[in-house]
Amino acid sequence: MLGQWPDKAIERLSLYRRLLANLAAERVKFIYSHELAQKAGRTAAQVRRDMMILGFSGSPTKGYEVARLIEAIGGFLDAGGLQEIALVGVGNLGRAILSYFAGRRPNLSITAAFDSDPAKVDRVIHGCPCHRMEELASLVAVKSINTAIVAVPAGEAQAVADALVGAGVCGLLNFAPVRLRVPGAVFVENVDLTTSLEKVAFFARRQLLRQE
Amino acid sequence: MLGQWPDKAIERLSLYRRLLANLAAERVKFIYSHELAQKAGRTAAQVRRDMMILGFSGSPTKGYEVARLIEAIGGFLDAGGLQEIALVGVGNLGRAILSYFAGRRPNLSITAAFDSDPAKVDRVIHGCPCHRMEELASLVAVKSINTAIVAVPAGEAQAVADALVGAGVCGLLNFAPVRLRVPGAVFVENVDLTTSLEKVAFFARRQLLRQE
DNA sequence: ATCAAACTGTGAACGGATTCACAGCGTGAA
DNA sequence: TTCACGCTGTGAATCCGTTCACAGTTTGAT
Ligand SMILES: NC(=O)c1ccc[n+]([C@@H]2O[C@H](COP(=O)([O-])OP(=O)(O)OC[C@H]3O[C@@H](n4cnc5c(N)ncnc54)[C@H](O)[C@@H]3O)[C@@H](O)[C@H]2O)c1
Ligand SMILES: NC(=O)c1ccc[n+]([C@@H]2O[C@H](COP(=O)([O-])OP(=O)(O)OC[C@H]3O[C@@H](n4cnc5c(N)ncnc54)[C@H](O)[C@@H]3O)[C@@H](O)[C@H]2O)c1
Repeated sequence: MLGQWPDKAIERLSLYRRLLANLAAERVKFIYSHELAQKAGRTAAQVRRDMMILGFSGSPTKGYEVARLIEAIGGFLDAGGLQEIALVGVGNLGRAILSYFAGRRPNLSITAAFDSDPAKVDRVIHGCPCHRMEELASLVAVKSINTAIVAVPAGEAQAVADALVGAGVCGLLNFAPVRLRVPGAVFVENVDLTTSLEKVAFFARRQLLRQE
Repeated sequence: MLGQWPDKAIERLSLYRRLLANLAAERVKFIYSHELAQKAGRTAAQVRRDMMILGFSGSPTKGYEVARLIEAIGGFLDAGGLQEIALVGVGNLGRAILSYFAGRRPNLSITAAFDSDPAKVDRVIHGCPCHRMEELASLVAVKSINTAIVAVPAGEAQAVADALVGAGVCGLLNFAPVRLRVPGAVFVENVDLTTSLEKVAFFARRQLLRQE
């Protein structure tokens, strides 16, 4: 089930939707695969392949209808209603994330934050209430939360992940520089900024060499 | 030159190094490919392939010598000396990044921040001086900066990228939800948290379905 | 009504990353 | 000294995402 749709394709669909939303705001009604590809930094064939995943059809002469395509991607990516997300660790990064996602997407919303620091709990941060860790299991259950963001220090991440998985969460977005050990039924996406930065630095150096 | 070493391999090497540093702290002297693989969430064969990239050899009976392997990865990934990094956009995310990377890695350091907000410039934030945008070109040149982090609002990102590239930067770590248009000689790594979160939410929902 | 043009939809080809599978090797035991 | 073991190093095979290439389609022009 996990491999049925490659996660790369899911990423592209998410990107397409954002690009299309911009186009819709500019009153663009139709778009060709090569135009969307250009904006997404992909090939036209790739875009058309991705349309196949959606089962979405365009017109050979007009291209894809922007409004309907946005809807089709939403029907594929989004849950039926609101999907609530939990955030654990309201530190520097956690707060940045809260501020960014606050009220941004209608279908995806961080509605519960948790922290072990007594100074941070029982108050609302960027519109999201911050709770004590003791409340995690019950709140996750009550709100049927299946997705959580881990933004605690590396040493705490595994314990937090265990608690989340124990509470029923089966999708984790992990910012801690650790590989979480979780049951196979749990999807983990690691955002590893140290690695990303090292990679950019590495290739930047290589580009310099090439230019010389 | 860019495709010579797949960027996936660079990411893994960066991860290996961090895992190995933890092991070294625990006084572990040698490690087998399957042990490192397990920690990194990869296969043993993959680890051995990556050792080939480094031209690094292990002993059939002891495995790889941790200290020497850390050094070998450093020799491959790191610049000769200190590689300085610039950060543009000292908002919520920019500050989190500054606090995180402050004095963390010896070879990679964010030594110049820039912001267009007069309230933020001409002071030191998390140990990093924040400058006016007007100073960007000259400081990048003086410090020989080739790598930069873009953490400004989406609408500003392209202009900022143009300024950075114009100043000679050829590696960008971009947090803005936009595809930057840059010359082919510039390496761009996009960190797209909206897409990452949508992806996790999508697979978390699928996992639920599978369990039922 | 016919045709030219430019797109879409998709089977097939491709290529690069991953995994397999095993020869070669160093070591410790007998 | 010899042997058995379990690892490394790596050519070959495999897998899977991407791209190619073209038949099919729609529309606007003549
Ligand atoms: N800030 C960044 O830009 C950045 C970059 C890369 C990685 N990271 C990683 O993200 C994580 C968070 O980074 P940060 O800069 O926000 O750190 P931080 O120290 O500012 O925040 C960590 C927060 O987690 C809370 N916490 C600690 N232990 C906890 C526990 N057991 N349960 C619940 N909450 C707990 C703390 O009270 C604090 O509020 C770290 O793992 C860090 O390595 C951050
Ligand atoms: N905060 C997050 O967790 C998060 C998540 C995903 C994406 N992002 C993206 O990262 C970027 C920054 O997010 P943020 O939350 O820090 O936003 P923010 O509004 O808090 O900070 C933006 C900073 O950029 C500065 N700035 C604006 N225009 C500039 C310009 N032309 N030149 C230089 N500086 C300029 C502002 O003064 C401000 O300090 C945005 O593109 C956002 O979409 C942030």
